[in-house]
Amino acid sequence: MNISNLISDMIFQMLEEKSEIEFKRNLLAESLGCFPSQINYVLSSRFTPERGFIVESRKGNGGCIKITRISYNKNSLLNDVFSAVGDSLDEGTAKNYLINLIYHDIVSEHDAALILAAMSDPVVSTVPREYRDSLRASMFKRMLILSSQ
Amino acid sequence: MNISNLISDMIFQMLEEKSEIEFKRNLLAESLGCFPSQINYVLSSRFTPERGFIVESRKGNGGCIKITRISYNKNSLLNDVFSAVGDSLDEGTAKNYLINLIYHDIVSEHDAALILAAMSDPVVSTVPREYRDSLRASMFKRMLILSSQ
DNA sequence: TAGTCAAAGGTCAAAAATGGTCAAAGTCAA
DNA sequence: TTGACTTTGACCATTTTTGACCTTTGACTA
Repeated sequence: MNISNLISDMIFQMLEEKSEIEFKRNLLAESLGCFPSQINYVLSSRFTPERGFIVESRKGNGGCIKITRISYNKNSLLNDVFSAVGDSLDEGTAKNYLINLIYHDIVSEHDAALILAAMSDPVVSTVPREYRDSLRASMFKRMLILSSQ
Repeated sequence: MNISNLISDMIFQMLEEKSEIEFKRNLLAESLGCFPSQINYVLSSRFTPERGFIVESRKGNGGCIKITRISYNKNSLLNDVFSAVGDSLDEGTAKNYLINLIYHDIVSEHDAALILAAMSDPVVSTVPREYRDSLRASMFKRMLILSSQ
């Protein structure tokens, strides 16, 4: 068993009791005997939006890491969409996903409009072409997970 | 919980009753067991115009600090925010505007969460630094139009 | 009236307390 | 042997806390 699995087990265990936990990165690292940055590795490899987690953090004195587990139980459509999106998404495809999600009552029309606005051309054109589709993908997933609640 | 949050909680509490309060910096600091200058830190980091506060003070004998919560009507606040945002926006400032917009019932908490999600670091980090703030600005304005309807 | 002084509040930079990033090196299974 | 995953560690960014030093104002005194 590698350390990363230990770390993620530890975090999963904390999340069994509450769907939202907060901890100090350095303390957790110390209690598990690993480097602090390994916590980040575990978070980015296992506590992703695709798997139903939101990770937020605050730096500075009083800083901490907060993980929220999303209830992911609507149906498998959301999962399918997440895995289909991957790391790249164009506006047309996003629109199609959203139509489908609205149809299945997983996303409201209002939220879908907001998501589309964020991904719309005038916005995304702010950055050079090569970044646009990956930007859309990460925006889409991050927003979708919130609005599917 | 750090001391700065205690201080701002204390001030918010005072502001619940009246939209304009006055206090002595040194007395407040003493009653909370902090350095007087930490009050200034809290004021400048949390009671900003973006969040809808005006802070004034008088030095010298009989001096004090006065905080006023600005009351806006919907259109003037939206206008102010739009023109203030301009072409560049960082995450902290965006958060401040949203806090004020929520307070004035112009944006729902749900929508604010969506907007913040779209502007959050994991998303915006997809593109190189130099594009991030302009991207945030255009996303913010575009989404705000929709959610303030 | 002018000058002095104590009583406010202000500024700013250094230090402390967090967390983040990224690339090099290591491991391991196919 | 190669490619994916993990571990390390140097260096970075953000937020808060401290504290020395500065400015303003009103009251009192000469």
